[in-house]
Amino acid sequence: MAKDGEVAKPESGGSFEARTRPPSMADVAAMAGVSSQTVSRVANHRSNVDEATRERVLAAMQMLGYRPNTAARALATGKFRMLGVISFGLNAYGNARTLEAIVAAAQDADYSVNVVSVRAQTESAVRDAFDRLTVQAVDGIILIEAQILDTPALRLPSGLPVVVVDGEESRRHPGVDTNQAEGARLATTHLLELGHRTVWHVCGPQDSYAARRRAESWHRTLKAAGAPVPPLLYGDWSAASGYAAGLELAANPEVSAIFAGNDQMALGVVRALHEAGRRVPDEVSVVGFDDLAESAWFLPSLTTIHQDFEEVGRQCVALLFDQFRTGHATVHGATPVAPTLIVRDSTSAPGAP
Amino acid sequence: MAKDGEVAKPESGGSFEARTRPPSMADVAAMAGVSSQTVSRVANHRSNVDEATRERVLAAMQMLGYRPNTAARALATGKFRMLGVISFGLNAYGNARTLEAIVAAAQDADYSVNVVSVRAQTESAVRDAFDRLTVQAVDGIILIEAQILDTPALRLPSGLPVVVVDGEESRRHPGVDTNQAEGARLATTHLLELGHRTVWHVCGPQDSYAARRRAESWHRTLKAAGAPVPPLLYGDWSAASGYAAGLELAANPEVSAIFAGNDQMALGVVRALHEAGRRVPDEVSVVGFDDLAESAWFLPSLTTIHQDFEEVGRQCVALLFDQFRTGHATVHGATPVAPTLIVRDSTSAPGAP
DNA sequence: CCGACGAATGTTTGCGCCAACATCGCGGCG
DNA sequence: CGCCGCGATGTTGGCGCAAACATTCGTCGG
Repeated sequence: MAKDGEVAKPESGGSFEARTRPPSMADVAAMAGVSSQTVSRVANHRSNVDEATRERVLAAMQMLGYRPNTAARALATGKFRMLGVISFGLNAYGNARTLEAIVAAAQDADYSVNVVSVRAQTESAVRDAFDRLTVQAVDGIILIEAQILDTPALRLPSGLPVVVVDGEESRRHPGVDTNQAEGARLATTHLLELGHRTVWHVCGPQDSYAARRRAESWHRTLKAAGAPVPPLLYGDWSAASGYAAGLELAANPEVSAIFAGNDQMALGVVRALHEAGRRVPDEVSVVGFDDLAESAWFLPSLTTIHQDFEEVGRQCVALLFDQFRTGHATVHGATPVAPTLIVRDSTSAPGAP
Repeated sequence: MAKDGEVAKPESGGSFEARTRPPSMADVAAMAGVSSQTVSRVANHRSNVDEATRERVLAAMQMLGYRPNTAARALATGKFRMLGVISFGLNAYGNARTLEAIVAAAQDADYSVNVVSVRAQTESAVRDAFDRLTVQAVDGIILIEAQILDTPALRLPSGLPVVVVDGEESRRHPGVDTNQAEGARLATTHLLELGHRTVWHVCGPQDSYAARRRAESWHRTLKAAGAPVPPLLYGDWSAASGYAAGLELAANPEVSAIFAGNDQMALGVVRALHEAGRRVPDEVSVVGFDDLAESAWFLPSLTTIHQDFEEVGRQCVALLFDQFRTGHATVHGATPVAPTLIVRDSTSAPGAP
């Protein structure tokens, strides 16, 4: 009983079958009365199509709601119009900002962005990420904050164009990065010029390229100014680690100026100083790095080094496109992006009121 | 001169030609001495392949460095193993966290994530974003923080599965969201229970679904407790707008407890109170919403509502996968994710020391 | 007035993969 | 003892598109 009647719908069911599959070029071609190749030409904005024909095809596309099939196009051309981004934690403020800029720049050029996030900065994790972006699914790869590339052995699969942000300025790949040295110099000089005898530094994690660069430049700047170089303190970028370092520094009456490796650590430092009863900036001045959106509203508002993440993202994409065009890396080493000093309320001359 | 000698390499040059194109299934098949279909079965982890054969094929893959071509696979199957995420600003803390969780969950299921960022929350911008994710390039779409979906007219192209985060709990699409009402209730109740006569609210932008929900719940909670309902103040999520609202509130001596729509605005409020000489929490208590990584280190550390963005991201992906499996949306309305109250130093009983 | 040229358009082919079906060989069961 | 069924493997075809080549037709110069 249950099986009689209209059990099986006729599979050549006529007008309904179009619903199943999205329209293809062939459908558009049929409706416009042209060959599918002409549809292809219209879809790709080729010039050699008669204006009248083009409009007919466009009308047909519109009517059918035609969208080109990316996979088929990629298969035929070997290009994907897709960028891969490998990032170590999207939460980190700078990474998120950079990613957003990359996405924006890619979109402007009609590229999509495939994001892969890597938890551990081990070589195998990075290699996995590359595998994920399966050699053939993206046209190029941007690596954000990849300290691990230092390891001599990381052999990146195949000849895919790669750009490295905020990583070791590898001899192997073009890179883009905020000019860390310049930022650290600006911060240190600012404090020295206010009249502080020297500047203490709370550095980021030891395996961080950016942290190393900042610390080196801080060191050089002090030397150049003839200021004593106090011992380095290490944090891990977190406010908690800044707080820990801050407690140490607060206990030392000689400390009057601190350059923290980033704004979060600066926040922790300020808090520790506050709890120890040392007023900022009257007794101790603090400078951060990054210029978080919130830093202007901290108590006191934070003097810091502003990074232009938008520019970094744009440069990344531009560098990648260069490689697409020329077929190889034309630039090696890092393209620097200039940071700027933002003076707010957390710094002042020593011994102020 | 320059052109003689080995000008043209023999195009049937034997062992070198493999360099040109990445190896395909056919190459692997030839090396392993099987048909390409068997290679396909191995690549897709089918069970019906003899163990010895499988190993031979795997060895050949390894040797040739074979990687399946995503585009070809997608073309043949109609599936892309790719999720599209449309986000309105990746910088917003919650969005970045949610995105990261989505990426992680997708990766665990061997899906990639294609991110599109939308600047303006206009209907056409959203439609553009959908177009970008070209109906056929992703298997499903996650929309983060999409207030604009309220507009009755937004017709999303085609039958792609969609999940909405932090948007109007549309009747059209499944959604996931922090339980905003519960969060606001927790915040408001916390302040009332400390003994405050009532609670003032600095609300997010009017077109924000989350802001509305929080404000409604704050209102209900006050009513239910028999507390007077003071006028609402509006901000735009930024610390600057919180500061502006804070200046107003600071001028009103009746204000003793403030619930800010997010942590950034809370930061601005605290700053304004500080500048006006009203101490937090002694004279005025402040609660935020979000629990930024930094909030624990503000001065004073901020009492706030913690959101579980990881869970939101996971749920999104799960809901999307459900739709893949069943072929249609099984759940409608928003799946709520529970927030929690984090009590820190910015709140206390009124009239404390 | 004719042939060459070039713009517009059509036809063929294959990108790499997988679904569907075809084939083969082997063991179990009536 | 013969047939069936099933697991392992091979063969065919086509997904939707664009590159390369083929065709048509109008135009221009000698």
